[in-house]
Amino acid sequence: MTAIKKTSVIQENKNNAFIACPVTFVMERIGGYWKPIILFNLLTGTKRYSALKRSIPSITEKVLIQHLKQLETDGLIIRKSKPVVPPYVTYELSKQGKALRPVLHAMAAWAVSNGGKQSKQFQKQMADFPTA
Amino acid sequence: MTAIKKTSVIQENKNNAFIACPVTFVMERIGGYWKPIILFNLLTGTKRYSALKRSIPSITEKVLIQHLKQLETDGLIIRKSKPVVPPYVTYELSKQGKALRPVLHAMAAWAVSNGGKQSKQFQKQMADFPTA
DNA sequence: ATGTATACATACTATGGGGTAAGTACTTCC
DNA sequence: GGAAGTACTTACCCCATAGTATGTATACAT
Repeated sequence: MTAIKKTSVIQENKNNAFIACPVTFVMERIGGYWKPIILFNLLTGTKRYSALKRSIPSITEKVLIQHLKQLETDGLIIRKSKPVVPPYVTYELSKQGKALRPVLHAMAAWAVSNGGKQSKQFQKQMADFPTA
Repeated sequence: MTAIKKTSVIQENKNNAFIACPVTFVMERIGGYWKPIILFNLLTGTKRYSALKRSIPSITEKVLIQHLKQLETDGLIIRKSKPVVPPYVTYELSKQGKALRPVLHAMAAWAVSNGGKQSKQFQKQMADFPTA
């Protein structure tokens, strides 16, 4: 019987921080490079899987699905599928997901003010920030 | 004459837009498991290196230093050292770092509302959230 | 002389997030 | 009848981040 590693210090630390720190709690849910981008795209409303994929060309399908599943199990988005022949699946923000808007907005605002050379670029993006 | 644009400029621009995503920009700076915690600890004011270490017992020195350096080069914190014999080094938030307060606060607020079982715990933490 | 405190540095290892590539099932379009 | 679209799945690999362990310089206290 080979001993299986049950304790990973990384996981332990994650857990501790996660329990104690609300910011870490949020990071766990929206952290990584893709999740904020996905959420950002869903702020504008319900979208089909294929539409999301087209909106974010450089993400791979595997990673997109992966994050969508994660976001779904975290209760941030809602998946709806119609049992039709060319599959028809849509994703939309849940109530909790929608509640992230001010968080994302605060981050974007900070980027505009503190983005250095990129500030102007960010400002343009902000113009498209869905406010409702 | 070389062919100039075969690919849709719109798509290209979209792509660039995502590369230049303001939220991603912020994530780059405050992402990871430790950075938000470090920043959180510095929100209460200037601290010595050793004080930080004691505040975050489970972080290793290597990782703490690593992030402090990164935060410093990103202009979020300021390092000050006195050339005395037992070294005396303090870290404090820069102006940009302080500007992160609303971001961290928005995240914490979301955690309180959407933390499920942990909401109460987070609420306690929020009581300690430095508001000034 | 030995230990302690401070603020790091460095070499090595391991975990996991994300990327690459290819496959699947089903149907409509040309 | 072969290509194309749709929403995935699966197997494999890479590398950045984080953890372990140990070393360094200095001065004071015991």
